[in-house]
Amino acid sequence: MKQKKKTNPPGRIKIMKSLSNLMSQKDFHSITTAEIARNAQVTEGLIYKYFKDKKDLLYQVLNEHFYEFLAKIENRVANEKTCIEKIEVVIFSSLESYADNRIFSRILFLEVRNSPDFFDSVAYDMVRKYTRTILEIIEKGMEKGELKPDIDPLTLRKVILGAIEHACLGEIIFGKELNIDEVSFGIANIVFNGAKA
Amino acid sequence: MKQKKKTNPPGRIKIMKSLSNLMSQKDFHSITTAEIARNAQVTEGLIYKYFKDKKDLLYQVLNEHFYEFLAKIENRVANEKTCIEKIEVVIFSSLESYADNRIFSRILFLEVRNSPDFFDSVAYDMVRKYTRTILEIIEKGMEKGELKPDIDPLTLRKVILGAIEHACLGEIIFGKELNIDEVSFGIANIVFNGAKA
DNA sequence: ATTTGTGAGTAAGTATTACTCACTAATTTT
DNA sequence: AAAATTAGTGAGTAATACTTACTCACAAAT
Repeated sequence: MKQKKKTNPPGRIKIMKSLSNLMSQKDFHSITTAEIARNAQVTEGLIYKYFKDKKDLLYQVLNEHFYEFLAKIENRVANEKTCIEKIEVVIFSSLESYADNRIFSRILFLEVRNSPDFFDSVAYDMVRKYTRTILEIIEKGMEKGELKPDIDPLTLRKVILGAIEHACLGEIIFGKELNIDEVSFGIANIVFNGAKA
Repeated sequence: MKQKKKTNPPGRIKIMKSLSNLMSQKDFHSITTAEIARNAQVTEGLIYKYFKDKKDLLYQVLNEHFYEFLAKIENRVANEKTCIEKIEVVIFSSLESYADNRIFSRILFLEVRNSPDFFDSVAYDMVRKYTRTILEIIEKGMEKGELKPDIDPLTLRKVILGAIEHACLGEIIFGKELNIDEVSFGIANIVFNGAKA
């Protein structure tokens, strides 16, 4: 086996930093490769030495962001005991993280999903890890009898993830203020106790 | 007031039909204006006589699709009496309509949302009508005491819409088969009765 | 001491794309 | 029939993602 390539040349780092900066100002689609290069003080061609294409660059930048996102949530979840508490923490932490990092959420929810190659990227591996964690919490909760036995774990996850996402979307798209405590409590209340009188 | 412009020249119609056709084969972003024109047997320039830009054309095509989508749902909802039944119908019909019309859903969920101007379009007026209908059902359900008084209607709507959307996304992105009966029942069950044992 | 090889970076392209504009042809109004 | 409006054309243009042929520094290998 060949020696592991671990060189990370300055140009490469500058390019990633450059995109990361630009993303806080405008959406990915309207950032041009020329702009990325100029901002990084590098020529355009160099981008294509280190990255397959513009999207590949994006995915690698996203991956870093998502890594921190996940670490925070998993830490907090580990501190909780019951399934219900864990899920409450997932809902709250997700909303909080997305709100703290709007640009990142924007891109995740609105920009990368329509590129099939995103789902082959390292960044999506992170997403998968996140959703699998949630599924495991649910399954364990059912085993322990904390959740009703007749519900489908996958459907429950759909409801939870969907609610989180939808709550974020309003904020991302319209810039509406989101009361995280209130909304996360509200979601958890509906999901666990139901809305029927 | 000026006379209402109601002329709908053949070229204009052909262009919209052309895009509509192409959309069933590939995603909007990878459809070129040249392709639209060729397919409509019209020159490229004509597109810009009738439509502000490529997106404007898309929104007008989407609008037509959404109109039918909404009409179906509203009809069915009108046949139900209780709030809970109405919402069940909304969930089921939405899933069904999205599944019947994948391309349309794809575009709605994945392609147009990252363009701010979508939210000023006629197509988005339709979306607004759809979500307002749901909110009204919820509010009426609370008045009648069918739903718990302590839940926030907006949050409940978030959970419902989020769940619907998330359920569709798997289908749209990964082409997973969606058992509409099962999933819509599952969602309604969680939302109304809660998941807690 | 010379050759060979390589990783970092550049400069000047190219092809594709959405969009424009000056024009003509057809149709409607006066 | 003349004028005016509407329908449609076709040849551009600017911008942009990506490519390709190249240079330079420098490290081993011969």
